[in-house]
Amino acid sequence: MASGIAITVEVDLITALEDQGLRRTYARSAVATRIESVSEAFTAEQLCRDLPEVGRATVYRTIRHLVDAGALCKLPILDGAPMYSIARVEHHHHTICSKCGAVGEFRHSTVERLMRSLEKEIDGEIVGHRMEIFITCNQCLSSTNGGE
Amino acid sequence: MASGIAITVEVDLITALEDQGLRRTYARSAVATRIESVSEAFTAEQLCRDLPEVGRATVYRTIRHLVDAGALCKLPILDGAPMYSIARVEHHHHTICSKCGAVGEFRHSTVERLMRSLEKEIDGEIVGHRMEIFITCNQCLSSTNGGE
DNA sequence: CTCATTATTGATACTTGATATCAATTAGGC
DNA sequence: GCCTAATTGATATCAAGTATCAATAATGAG
Ligand SMILES: [Zn+2]
Ligand SMILES: [Zn+2]
Ligand SMILES: [Zn+2]
Ligand SMILES: [Zn+2]
Repeated sequence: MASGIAITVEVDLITALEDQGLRRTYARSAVATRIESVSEAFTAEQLCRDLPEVGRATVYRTIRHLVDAGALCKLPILDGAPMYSIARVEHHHHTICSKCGAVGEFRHSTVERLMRSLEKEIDGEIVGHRMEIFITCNQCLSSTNGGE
Repeated sequence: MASGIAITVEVDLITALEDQGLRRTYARSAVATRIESVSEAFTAEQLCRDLPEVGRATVYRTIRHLVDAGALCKLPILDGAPMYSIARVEHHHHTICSKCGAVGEFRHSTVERLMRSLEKEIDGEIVGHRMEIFITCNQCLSSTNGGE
């Protein structure tokens, strides 16, 4: 595939579900709409709290469908429930602010090139990778500097 | 710090605990010895099963102490309990075999150099990173080829 | 060695995140 | 509108991990 081109993907979650052959229902629309409106990374439990009119099981199921469809990313969080964020770029990595938890997305061809060059160092065949960069985001930096 | 030098660290877990000001007890020795003898990555529950003579709480507590001491790495596993492996090299990343789960450790200066170069791309201040490479290990490759 | 002090242990209960069950409901095609 | 299959969600259950706290063990002083 092309090396430096970041492919931006549609972010219509309800369509992503329908493309999986799933029916458009009130519950799924509510979940999709909510995720699109928050714009930040979230946990399944947060979503349940935000949508008391939708059952927990359905919230969890819908999230799983969206991850399967590639429309959501699931981020493992040590010491806590995984977080989800909308997948805007085909292949990417995440920045996570250690202070506020804000999740960002980035893609850089150097990372991908590095993977290929690492192939000789590694004992086996590379089938994928994951990378997270922990940051203090600009917001948290400025709120620390500027005082309160 | 030096760029290409991998610092190999002592792997004496009970000493790592004592260095934290913790007492040498039967339970902690049993946990430490067991971890050293398995040599592979493991989950907390596995360790509990392997050591029925040590209470669950103590197994979990001892693992936490070892992680705090930097003697064990905690690897987040999507869809499952975290795995732990002995930290043999100061700063490193992991390879995880998608078939058998075997965990390896590697360090490559290019990865670390890349981090520094990424600093301009990232919105904020980098405070750390994590990276996992998913592989099919040589064992799994050969057992697939050889047929069974 | 003996005792007092303090750390440690582990059975139990609990919390949290997530999945299984299954009767009642809903969506979509005809 | 009617039928069928998909979906929902209350409830039960499971899994990983933590809190409690009385009983026990490790240290250190004397
Ligand atoms: Zn993502
Ligand atoms: Zn990548
Ligand atoms: Zn490690
Ligand atoms: Zn690194």
